[in-house]
Amino acid sequence: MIKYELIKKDNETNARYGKIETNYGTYETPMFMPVGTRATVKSLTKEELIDAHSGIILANTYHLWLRPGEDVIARCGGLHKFMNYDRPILTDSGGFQVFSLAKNKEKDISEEGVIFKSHIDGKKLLLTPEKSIEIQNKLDSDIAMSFDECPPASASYEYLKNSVLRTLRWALRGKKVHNNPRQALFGIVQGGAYEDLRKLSAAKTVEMDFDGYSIGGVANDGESKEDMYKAIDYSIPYLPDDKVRYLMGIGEPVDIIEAVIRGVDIFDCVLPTRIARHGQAFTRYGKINFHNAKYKEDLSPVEEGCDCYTCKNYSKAYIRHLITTEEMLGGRLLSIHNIRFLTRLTEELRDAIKEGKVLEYKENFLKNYKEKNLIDKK
RNA sequence: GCGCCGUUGGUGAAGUGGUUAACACGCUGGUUUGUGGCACCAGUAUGCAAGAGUUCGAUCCUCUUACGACGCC
Repeated sequence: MIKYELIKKDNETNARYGKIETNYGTYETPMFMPVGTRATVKSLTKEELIDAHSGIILANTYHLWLRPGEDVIARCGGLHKFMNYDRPILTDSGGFQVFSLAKNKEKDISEEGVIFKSHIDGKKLLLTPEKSIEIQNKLDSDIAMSFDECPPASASYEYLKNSVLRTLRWALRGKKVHNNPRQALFGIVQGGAYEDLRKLSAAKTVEMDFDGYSIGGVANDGESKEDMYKAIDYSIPYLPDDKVRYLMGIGEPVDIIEAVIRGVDIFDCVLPTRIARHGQAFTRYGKINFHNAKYKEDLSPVEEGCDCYTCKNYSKAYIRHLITTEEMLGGRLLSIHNIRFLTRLTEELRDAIKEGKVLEYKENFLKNYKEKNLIDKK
């Protein structure tokens, strides 16, 4: 069960402040959702997640289907009980994995579904829209995602059009077999950076009446920021005000701000945890890299003024030591900080919307935040 | 003391009488957007123990010295 309530819409932009009621409490939006692919936000405990202000987290149908299997999780009492997380969980459908895992592998997309090889044992597997929903029903997540096709950014207009139509047919098939009354089901808008395809995809998906809507296909290989913003702008006008809007796979602080301004409510992204494991941290002055020699004896926290566990207890010098020696604690501490950074960003955005100062917030943020490739990527 | 072998970057090392001295690690930067769990990309010895010689040309050949390993008395 998911119920979205729009509380305040910004006057100057499409930004909105709202609340979503779930099986595990009510949460404010905009919100960032950490990714926990294999029923774990890599290296973090439940207490650490909650301490970093995480609400909904993600888990992945594809990975949990292969290991330990949805039946195992069902017999262990469902995903929440299994992983001891008593807050909402959203499961991704596996659609993205077909795109991302099969990049260099055999895959066979047909109307029925997708045949591809398991990354664990090479076994040929068939994932269909029905199968994906069936697995998600058993996992007992709070939000299930429709099984969509997620084509690469380089795909042609013709391909994208056919892909949008197929994703619509798949969404309907998934909706028909969905039978977990506690679980919400979201539809996904595709269509690349084409206005007519996004419109078609969004309007037809909304006709099917899902519990929420997401914008997909924006975190693909080679996707430019310009195209990402276009994809959002072309989709949002067709989404209803009374349903939550989820931008899949985004991520970078600036993109979250831009997307909130365009009317998006919730986000997920692997970035905070992945870059943490690779030694990098978000700060309000931009990303910093703990491999850099200049932090060798820097006793200041990762980010001055941050209220996270890492910043309250450890110095840059110590974390750099952990990162360069590949000690596990380094990635853990930076994951905590990076998740808190993004949850704090969305908290500040909520306040800005409530005060009618979103554009002012963005301007101030950009003044401080130096993203080296911001210009290149545009 | 004699004999024999060796001395290449921060480290382990490959290598050749002739344009940019392989590779790995380390180091220094960078990348990462619905996570195939610790990945990827780039840079990093104007120099091959020191000196002298042979040669059009030497890290590679010769000699001397220094240092080190091994063997023998």
